[in-house]
Amino acid sequence: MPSWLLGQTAQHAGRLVVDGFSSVGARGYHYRVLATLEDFGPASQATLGRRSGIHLSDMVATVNELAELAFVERAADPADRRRNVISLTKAGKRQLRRLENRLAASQDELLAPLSPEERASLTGLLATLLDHHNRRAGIPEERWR
Amino acid sequence: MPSWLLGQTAQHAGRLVVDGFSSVGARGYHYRVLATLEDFGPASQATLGRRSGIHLSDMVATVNELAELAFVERAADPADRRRNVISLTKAGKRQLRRLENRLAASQDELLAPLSPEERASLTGLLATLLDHHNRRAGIPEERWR
DNA sequence: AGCGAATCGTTCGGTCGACCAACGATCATG
DNA sequence: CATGATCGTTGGTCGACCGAACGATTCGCT
Repeated sequence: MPSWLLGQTAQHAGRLVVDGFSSVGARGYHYRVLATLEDFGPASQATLGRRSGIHLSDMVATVNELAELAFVERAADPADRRRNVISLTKAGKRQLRRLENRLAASQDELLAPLSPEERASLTGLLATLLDHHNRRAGIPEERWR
Repeated sequence: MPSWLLGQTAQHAGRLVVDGFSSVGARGYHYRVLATLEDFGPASQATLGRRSGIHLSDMVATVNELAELAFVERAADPADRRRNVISLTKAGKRQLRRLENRLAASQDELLAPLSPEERASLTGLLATLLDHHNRRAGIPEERWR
């Protein structure tokens, strides 16, 4: 029963990752937003949400928290007064490095019992699944703004 | 980044499974308790919790709900008056069958893009991971009661 | 130019899974 | 018998996810 396996494994993985993040005072949404910002550059909150898969309403709180910590900057978009342009600060980049380190550590712990070939195989299979389900869920290849 | 992949894939999987369950008016804990009951037989709530990985306090509500629906029976244990002995009813077994069907359907949808060999490979890798982390998290080996 | 539709940010609320603290009742062991 | 453990229960926290509603703004079409 792969669903059970996937679920249980994901629970372990999630616990590892969450613990790693919380040891730096962050949570999952923080990493996802910071990483998305670095990968795609500054963007509006709605666009950020689409790219990272975070609900618009949750994005508000997340950006509030990150801005409070000065990891992110919220500026009015002169070209569209509905929009806030969110951008990564120096401190935000440093935090992102910290979170990536934690993530790598969690990763090593999670995949400890697997050989390099097995790790590659697992990654490939998961990527196939993810690609398929992202595609059918309509992720529009985001390059907007 | 396997953690990201695992997490995202698990999210898709979780959505599929949860949607499947909720279409029969159930949630994850219901399936886990019913399945554990069938696999191990009647048991106290605490034992059920250990076997299914559900917190004792959450078990209360879950058993309440299942008993309300007559999927499960709560009887006082004559040998230990602290305990409730929970057992599966006929209707509970039928519900379990329904949930298993939904689960199988979710499974098919999840693994659609994978060949049979790939499915086996994925299952094996996940089982390895799960086994390892279960082991290191303390194996109860539950056969009590 | 103007009007209706769509988008953006925001607030509120709700579900679900996981977990913790406390408490009375009961049992087990010294 | 006293002390400590276990069981069921209540009530609360937290994070991730989702939906409804609303004012402000912009877009698209005629």
